[in-house]
Amino acid sequence: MRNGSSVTIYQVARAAGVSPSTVSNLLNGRPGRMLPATRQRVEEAIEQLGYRPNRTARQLRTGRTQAIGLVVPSVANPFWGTFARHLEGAALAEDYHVLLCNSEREPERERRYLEQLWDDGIRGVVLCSSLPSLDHVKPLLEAGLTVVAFDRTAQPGDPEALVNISVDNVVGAHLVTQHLLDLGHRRLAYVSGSLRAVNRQERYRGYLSAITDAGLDLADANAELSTSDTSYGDRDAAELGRARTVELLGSANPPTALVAMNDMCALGVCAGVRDTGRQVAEDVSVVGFDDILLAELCAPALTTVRQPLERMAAEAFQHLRAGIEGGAPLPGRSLLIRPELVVRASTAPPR
Amino acid sequence: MRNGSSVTIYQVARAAGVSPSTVSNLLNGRPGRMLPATRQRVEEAIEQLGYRPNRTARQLRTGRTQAIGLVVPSVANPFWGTFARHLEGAALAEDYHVLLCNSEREPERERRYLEQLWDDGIRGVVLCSSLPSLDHVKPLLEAGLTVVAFDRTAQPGDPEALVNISVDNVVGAHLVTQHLLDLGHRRLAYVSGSLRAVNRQERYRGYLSAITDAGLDLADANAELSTSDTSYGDRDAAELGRARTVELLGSANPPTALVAMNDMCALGVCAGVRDTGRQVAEDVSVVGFDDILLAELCAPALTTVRQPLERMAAEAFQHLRAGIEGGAPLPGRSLLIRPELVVRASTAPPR
DNA sequence: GCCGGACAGTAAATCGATGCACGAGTCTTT
DNA sequence: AAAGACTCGTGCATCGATTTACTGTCCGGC
Repeated sequence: MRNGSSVTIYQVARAAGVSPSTVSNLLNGRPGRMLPATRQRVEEAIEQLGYRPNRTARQLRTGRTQAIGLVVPSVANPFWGTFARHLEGAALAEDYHVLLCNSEREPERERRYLEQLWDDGIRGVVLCSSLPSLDHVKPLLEAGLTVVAFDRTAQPGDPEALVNISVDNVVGAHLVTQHLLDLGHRRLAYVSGSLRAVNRQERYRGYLSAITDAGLDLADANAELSTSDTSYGDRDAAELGRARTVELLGSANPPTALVAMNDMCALGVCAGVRDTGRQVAEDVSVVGFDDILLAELCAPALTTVRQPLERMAAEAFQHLRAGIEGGAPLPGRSLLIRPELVVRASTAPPR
Repeated sequence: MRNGSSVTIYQVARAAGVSPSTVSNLLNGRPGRMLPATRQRVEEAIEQLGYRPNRTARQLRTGRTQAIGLVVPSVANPFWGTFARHLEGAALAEDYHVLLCNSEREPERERRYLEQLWDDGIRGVVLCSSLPSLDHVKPLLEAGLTVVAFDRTAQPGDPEALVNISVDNVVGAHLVTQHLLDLGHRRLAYVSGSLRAVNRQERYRGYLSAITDAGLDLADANAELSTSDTSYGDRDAAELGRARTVELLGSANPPTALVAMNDMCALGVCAGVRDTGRQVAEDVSVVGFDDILLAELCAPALTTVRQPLERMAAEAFQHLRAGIEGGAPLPGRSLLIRPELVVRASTAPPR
């Protein structure tokens, strides 16, 4: 009795006076193969003995698991934490489990995780990878893994079977930059970690396009990019924002508005602004991206771009399920969500 | 070939010219049962074929899984997100997976999760439950589940086999309240959600004891408790703090210092302070608990009590592993970590 | 020369569920 | 009346790994 209670299908069968096959048939949506009376006897036996199927055995036999993998940079980042929560909620509703994997933005770790998940029988994964290339998942995709790439738009050269779900980063960054321009700002800067990540690059593109679309010259607008090439993790996004901001504001002709690659970074930027003795909004406008929970709690509340995480998580899960239960992965497709500008108190007209 | 590559132990055996048993013996740390030459042949075959053990089959046979469960109120809360990340890190180092479960503070959901985990073959769980009673895990404990109750000190009447890991909430709250008293504050208030959760109660006790230990009368110190009995989730902790604070500061003789049950709540309290046109620190001191990442980023940076999450997560995992691999659960025990006061900018002497 | 034991390795049962292939009985059809 | 078709099932191989019980073989000791 290593396994605790462990009522098996055989015991149910004996109790109901049928064969294990019949119990299995009932359990697997083939109740038509028996008389209603038999069916009831089996159901009673199941009830009585408190039978619960052994998922491991089932998985070994069928090759299917009721679990999906979630690979995120780090769930310590509230953005990913919130996403994880929503994904898990969607999964729970269909009796699926979620295996949590923090890649810490290390490619090698990410690869290792995916393989491990595959070995564990997982056939569907939400991959939140910032890597510019997803070639390393190709073998798994070919073997039959369903992968939803989240927060990463489809790239030329991506594996075919990939499903992409992402907010439109270009539009989002455009929106928020436009907002700053509308307020009258002309000297802007963009604060970002390494631009090797696809979504970061898109956001930067949106930022630039808003400036040029407004008929401004990039040089005139004094649009700067303050980045760092070392591979910053999430926990350091804020520190990065803080350090860069102090630098930027110390320069000769400092920007009056700062666009951060995401909210965590923006919080750091705000801290940096204060470090130099200035006030956010009054002296320097700051905007973020994501609309994490804290964006509206910090002082001043952050103007940012909202990602509808719950909807996106539900969508991601449904894709996975379709891929897993359909047996074959879905044909690759791309879902681009239109983000929403959320104006709060961290932006104001320049002095 | 449903299963992709799927090299089995049999194929390895054939390639090496031995029986499957021998391969298994090698794989399970019994290399002494064969000649070094044989051993090498098997190892070469494994290498050559790229064999990787099927964890599902292994689990079915042995009853053991290389996975643990993590039940938290909500990983959207940065505190739990950070804990999850550290736990996952500790697990990864030993090749364990982490199954993520958000209870959303719903007892029924928590119970359902635990059963599901058990059915899935999980034999070790970190349970972050705020429920005053853990009676519902008793059957699982008896069946052989190893449970580490995290952020919850041992309670009289708890199941025997429980391992508790928690920060000393009483001491922590005492420390931070003491700090306020040292600064000269005499009119304090405590802001908390429902006190039914064990740790919240302890923190409140620590708060009260600091006041009486200082030789003050509770009435003199004007120590108030502002709580709400509706079951607030994490995402609302901040809103609760905000709403209560506005109320408290609107009263006749408002407190000069506010102690929040945790950092999320404290962030809300800070927002509430500003809502009433006051300044945090200058007009009203605010303290939190946990020292989440954002505590030092928000403005002003939050004075709080640090929980050494990484160390605690590592400890929790080691207990689970011992419980799982030892076959039998460990005898119940309790680990109480001494927290550390972190003084930042949200506290100052009263006006 | 025979027994006991260490050594090197294997056969086969087992974990629990699944589902194909088959079968016995009953009803239709021509 | 024989052949087909349908109903209500069941037998058994199978998923991949583990592990117990066992078989030869060789060696040393008395």
